[in-house]
Amino acid sequence: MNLSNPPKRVTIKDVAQAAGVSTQTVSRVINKFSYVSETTRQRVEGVVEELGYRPSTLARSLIQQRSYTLGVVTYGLKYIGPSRTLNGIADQSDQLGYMLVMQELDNFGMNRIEDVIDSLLARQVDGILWAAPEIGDNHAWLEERLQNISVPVLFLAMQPRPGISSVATNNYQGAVMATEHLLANGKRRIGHISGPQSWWEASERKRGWRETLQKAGIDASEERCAEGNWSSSSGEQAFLQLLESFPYLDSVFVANDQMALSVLREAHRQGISIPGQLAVVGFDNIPESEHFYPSLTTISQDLQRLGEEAVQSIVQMIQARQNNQFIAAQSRFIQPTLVIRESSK
Amino acid sequence: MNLSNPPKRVTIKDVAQAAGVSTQTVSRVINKFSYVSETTRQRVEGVVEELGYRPSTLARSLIQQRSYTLGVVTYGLKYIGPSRTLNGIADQSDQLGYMLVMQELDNFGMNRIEDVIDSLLARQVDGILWAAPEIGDNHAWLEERLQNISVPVLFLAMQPRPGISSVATNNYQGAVMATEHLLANGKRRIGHISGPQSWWEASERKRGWRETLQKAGIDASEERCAEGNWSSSSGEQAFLQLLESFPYLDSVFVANDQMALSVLREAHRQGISIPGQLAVVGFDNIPESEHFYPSLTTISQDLQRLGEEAVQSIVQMIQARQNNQFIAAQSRFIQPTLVIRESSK
DNA sequence: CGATAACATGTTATCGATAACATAATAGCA
DNA sequence: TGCTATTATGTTATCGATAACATGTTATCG
Repeated sequence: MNLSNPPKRVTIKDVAQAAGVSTQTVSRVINKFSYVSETTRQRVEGVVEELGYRPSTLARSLIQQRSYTLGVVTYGLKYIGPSRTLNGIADQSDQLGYMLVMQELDNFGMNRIEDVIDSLLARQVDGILWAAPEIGDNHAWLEERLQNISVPVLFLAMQPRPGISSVATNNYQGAVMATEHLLANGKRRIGHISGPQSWWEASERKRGWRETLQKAGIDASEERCAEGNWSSSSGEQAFLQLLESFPYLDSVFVANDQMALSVLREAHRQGISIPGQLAVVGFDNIPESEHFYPSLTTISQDLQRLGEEAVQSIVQMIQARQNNQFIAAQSRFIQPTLVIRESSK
Repeated sequence: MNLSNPPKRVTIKDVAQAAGVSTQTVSRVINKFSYVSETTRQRVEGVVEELGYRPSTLARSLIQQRSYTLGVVTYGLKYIGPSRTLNGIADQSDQLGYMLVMQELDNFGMNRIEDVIDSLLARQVDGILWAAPEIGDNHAWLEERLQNISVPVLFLAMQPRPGISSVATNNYQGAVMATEHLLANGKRRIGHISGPQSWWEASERKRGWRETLQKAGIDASEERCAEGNWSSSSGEQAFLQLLESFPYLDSVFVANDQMALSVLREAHRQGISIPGQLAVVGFDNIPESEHFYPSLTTISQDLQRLGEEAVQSIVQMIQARQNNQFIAAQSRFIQPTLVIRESSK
């Protein structure tokens, strides 16, 4: 129970005064350049220690026009995917000496997007990581808005576009791997439970499934596919629907592990043996999928790494701009991997 | 491919000049107090619009000694729990007009903690939310450090301590509910798979199990308990161990859903029927638990709400301090609820 | 030994905004 | 009509730091 008034902030002036030097000299000591005599240095360092002085990042950012802060825009933190990405972002930015200012989108109203960007810019962030998924045309704004944003912006999990920097998992490639794996195991009647097609990632996964089957000369028509909304519940719905429209399927590629979980459960309930009668492959490799019953074959996307690479890229962009260099925008893809478990053996 | 130099920041001076008024008048217009004639207001607003001016939060924070920013310290973002809490924090702070500066801890070295706090304070955050779990004595620092932090600090998921504000789920109560539910279903040989006992939350859950059994005159000795580390894999280990040390168990209370998932799976593999031979109750109510096979009875803790309440509390604390009022520190508990599903029927 | 470079420190301007104070014009009222 | 209150706007100081410039002191070297 502490009734004493809160401690006052110690400023560079306090230190200067206590050490009997100018603020500039204190600044020199804490920034380690330039000439300061050994005795002065020690005296100042002593005072800094004693008073517990920490320079105000705020003031520093203001004069230097540089904040060592990244703005991060996320969406859907309550799901595991975005959080893992954020985790990678947090780790890496910490390592490179940047702090994070976070903004979570709740929906995709256009003015909300303006506000979010403006409030990040008002805080002098050095760069912006846009880690909200591409849904419908919710990235349309960037065409007109992007060029008058004064700091670099990098997009995560966005469809590559010329002139815009992005990092994304190669969803298409992952889906191809999943489908080819089923083909390799002799499956021919391969269904798909997709994510919402308005999501870029979902449509890429579906495209991977469809084109791989077409290339193999196998039917990949719409009856062989059902759409969920990523949630486990929707996965159950979609699976039931798929069983009706395509009763003879021998395997199914499910667009994420949560929905795949429901497929496993529902199959079990209906007495469909897995993988005997039905092979299942998921996507994401959530930690639990290894412990489903049976354990789930899935496509592993390393979202942690996605976040890390995003930070590395944007820091490069920031440094380039600092030095007045020009870096061409680039879109990077991260390759997912296939993790084979019991559900497809 | 945009080679033009990045747009320069528009400042209040630019606006003032373009509108032919002083910066103070511009400030008055954008802050809506005080007297400004209608014509001037419109002219200034026009220029603001035209130049796309946004005031620098940084400069404003500096002069006002107030940033409308909260510092958030998290740990374990790659897990779903912390992310859901963060989600609640983000939502609510957005609603109350605060931004978030995030710091993720990777471990618990003491100097790291100092650094984290200092860097938040250097950014003039108005308050700090400490959302990292209490493990071992990793909160020991707060005794000595807390009183010379110049802003309010609120702890999430920490054991209540006098004089310190916190918000936490009542883990003990949740465990009691879980155990009583099993008792009510006629179970008497009730085992427990706990989380790491160095975690406060884990030890509370275990205590709830133990004391409830003791009150009912039932043995709750150590052989009837095994410890995991929250992960699904560790749950499997712990379950196997428990089956050895306490072969006749008829039910088990598992300290989180991830580990409970492994119990379901392993039981299935061994031909133990659930809930017939073994009733299972988890903790957390992760979204997937409804779709486990069988669906999992569990204790639901609303982490989203936890985050929201934390923000509300700290904002109150901030406002109180602003007005030089004194609010006694308080520890709040959020009650969890029991969700009954197939695994315990 | 004097000129120049290296070292050491201080002074003033600045970042972008608001606070505090000052001033001028108009309005209302006794 | 003159005085005070209200309205409208400008000027200067300030937040906490660094940049840019200035100046004095001590080495170094031909």
